[in-house]
Amino acid sequence: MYFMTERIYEYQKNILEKILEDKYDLKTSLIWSKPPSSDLGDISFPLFNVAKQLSIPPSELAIAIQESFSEPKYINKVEIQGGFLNLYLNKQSFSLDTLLKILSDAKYGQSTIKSSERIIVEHTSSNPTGPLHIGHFRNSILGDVIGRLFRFMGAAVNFRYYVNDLGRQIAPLIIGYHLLKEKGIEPNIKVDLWIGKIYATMNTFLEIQQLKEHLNSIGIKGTSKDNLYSLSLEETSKCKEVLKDHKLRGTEKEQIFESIDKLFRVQNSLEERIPDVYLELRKLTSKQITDLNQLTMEYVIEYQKGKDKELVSKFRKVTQEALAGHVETLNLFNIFHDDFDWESDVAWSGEVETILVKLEKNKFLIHDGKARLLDNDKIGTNLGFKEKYNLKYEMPSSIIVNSEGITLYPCRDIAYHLHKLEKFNASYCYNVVGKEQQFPQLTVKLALYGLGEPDIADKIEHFDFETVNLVGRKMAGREFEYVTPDEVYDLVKDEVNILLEERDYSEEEAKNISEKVATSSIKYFILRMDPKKLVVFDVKKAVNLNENTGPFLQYSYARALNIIKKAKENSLEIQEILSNAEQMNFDIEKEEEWELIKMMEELPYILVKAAESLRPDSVANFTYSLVAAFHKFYDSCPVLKANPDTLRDSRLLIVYCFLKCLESLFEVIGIDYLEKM
RNA sequence: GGACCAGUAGUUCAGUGGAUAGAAUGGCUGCCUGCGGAGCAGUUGGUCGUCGGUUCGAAUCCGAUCUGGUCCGCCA
Repeated sequence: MYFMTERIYEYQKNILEKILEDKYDLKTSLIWSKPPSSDLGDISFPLFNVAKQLSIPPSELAIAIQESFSEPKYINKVEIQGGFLNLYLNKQSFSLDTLLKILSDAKYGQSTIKSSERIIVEHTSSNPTGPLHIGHFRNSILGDVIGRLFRFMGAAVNFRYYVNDLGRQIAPLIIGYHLLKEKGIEPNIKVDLWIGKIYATMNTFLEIQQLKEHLNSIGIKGTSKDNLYSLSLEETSKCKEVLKDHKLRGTEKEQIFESIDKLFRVQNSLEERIPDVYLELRKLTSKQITDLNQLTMEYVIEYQKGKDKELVSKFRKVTQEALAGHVETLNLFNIFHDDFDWESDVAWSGEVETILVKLEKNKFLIHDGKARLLDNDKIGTNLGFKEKYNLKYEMPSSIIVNSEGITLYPCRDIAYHLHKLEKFNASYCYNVVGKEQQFPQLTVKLALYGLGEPDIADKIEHFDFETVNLVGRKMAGREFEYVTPDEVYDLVKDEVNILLEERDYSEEEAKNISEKVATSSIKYFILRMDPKKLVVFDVKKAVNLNENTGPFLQYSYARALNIIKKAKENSLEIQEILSNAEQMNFDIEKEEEWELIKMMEELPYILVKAAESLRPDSVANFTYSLVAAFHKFYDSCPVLKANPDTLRDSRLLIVYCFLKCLESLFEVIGIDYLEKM
């Protein structure tokens, strides 16, 4: 069999190259392509380039090659069209070999090309300040499928989640959470959603306080102290009135106007949408917390030190709960992490201080008062980083310690990455993180260079992707404004259940179907888009079950499987038919049949290409094309009613192989197959 | 001001140097409920943001430009 070792396309290419060498003494590398339609053959070689090298007209060269070409087993016909040499495959042997290969593989398309690699995929790593929303979820899906893809290529894959429990944004949440807890108010919804409400509320209080203090500091005293955490209408209009005549610079003044309006709007919106949490917390906070801003700072600093046991357990409890909510959502969608790394653990390890000392010693820190900046351009230029990564511009430096001497999150990130690969003895590490973090991600690598660890840095890659917006608006955790996978899941499930009512399924079956359809629907909707393109999430479209959707793929599987089932009901011995495969005749006449087989042959190479180019979406799109080819086959090539029996058997084999293809693809894109729908 | 990304049928998206740029959906026209459904066939629709360049050949590579998004010293 030719492609036990190499693909027929490559094989033919080598033959042609040999001819060129023998005949013209020319060593060259040809490229092959697929002709636009089957009428023009199955493999095509443009000869323009070679013709030019030899100074022979392309058509003349094609004729010369055609004369020397003989390959009766796999090629039926060789034709010349302009400067193209077109080969027509022998359908009989190509089909048979392809199908036998699919049959004999445990998992068709599985490979060992990455079997020497140990790969970390860090993904999701969402702030524990609320539930996962569809935007985070794009991250989860992409990370998960990249990992699955590498695993299918033979790599050992380790999925990690970095828990960002140290940010300043956490503190107000902790404060609010415990205010409610002391009052005996417990979550009445999924806990991460509950946390999301508290976070949005407390953060708004904090921002209002900061705004008021800022206004005070520039001499605008139109705000009252007794309602430090809320804005009244009179208050805002009075402030804006005074501000108009204030001698601030235009842009600064505009910014203040904007933030007054925004906070006023957010406050009212929260009050209206989540009155339970919002009103209760406003009461509690204004009564018990005299200075939220101050308390937030104290909490952050203390937690970073990690010495105050009581405070540590307060922080850990809340973040743990939020994280549990994330994990619950992820697991619902069949996404699992192997390890969780806590940012606070990194901070407490003392590694950050060591790193700062070392960077200082290596003279890569810029001083600005107490603040420290990483001299990215100096590192990039002096240590060959810019050259290696082909960066030609001057790189701005990045702040890693603020003017109060407090280390910022990039410090922890650098420390984390210094030892991250060791945790799994990894040969490579993908960080699946939104594209807005390109610069910080670059900073980490530069810092590792600056620390004399370029080998580690070179093994880290930022897999970035675009954001997900909602129709007409962005998602905003701080405003409790988002769509969660959980709620879309419920919507799709309801939709499916309505459809299933008309059918005769047991409760258990119906549950299984609606759950698997719901997850595939959402996952596929996001996965199939190019990661670099902005997704506008439209719930109505994600709920759609036809067209290019996850459920449509599942439906195709069930449809194909049904043929096999029916065959068994007609007392056909499938195993026996399959074991006779080698004797089968594939004198294919139907175009639809041929296209399907050719596409199945392509599957392993699609996967390799997807892994190499880091395009998980291409696997999804290929799956859809394959399924579309199957439906065309289904419509034009009767299987069970095919006559004679030998034709029926060969088509049964095709259907069986198609199922195996889908099983492999589903494993990679992480959707479940269903036996019936 | 600098950097990165995107711009393709009315719409949602494929297509990372090859032939007449594909699919789905929408619109229009037929057929039909025949292994499993609102299915099938046909038809309509694009100066691939714009302008240059490289090439036998460009949606694809290079340069400029427009539009949108994101980032660029104290959030993560």
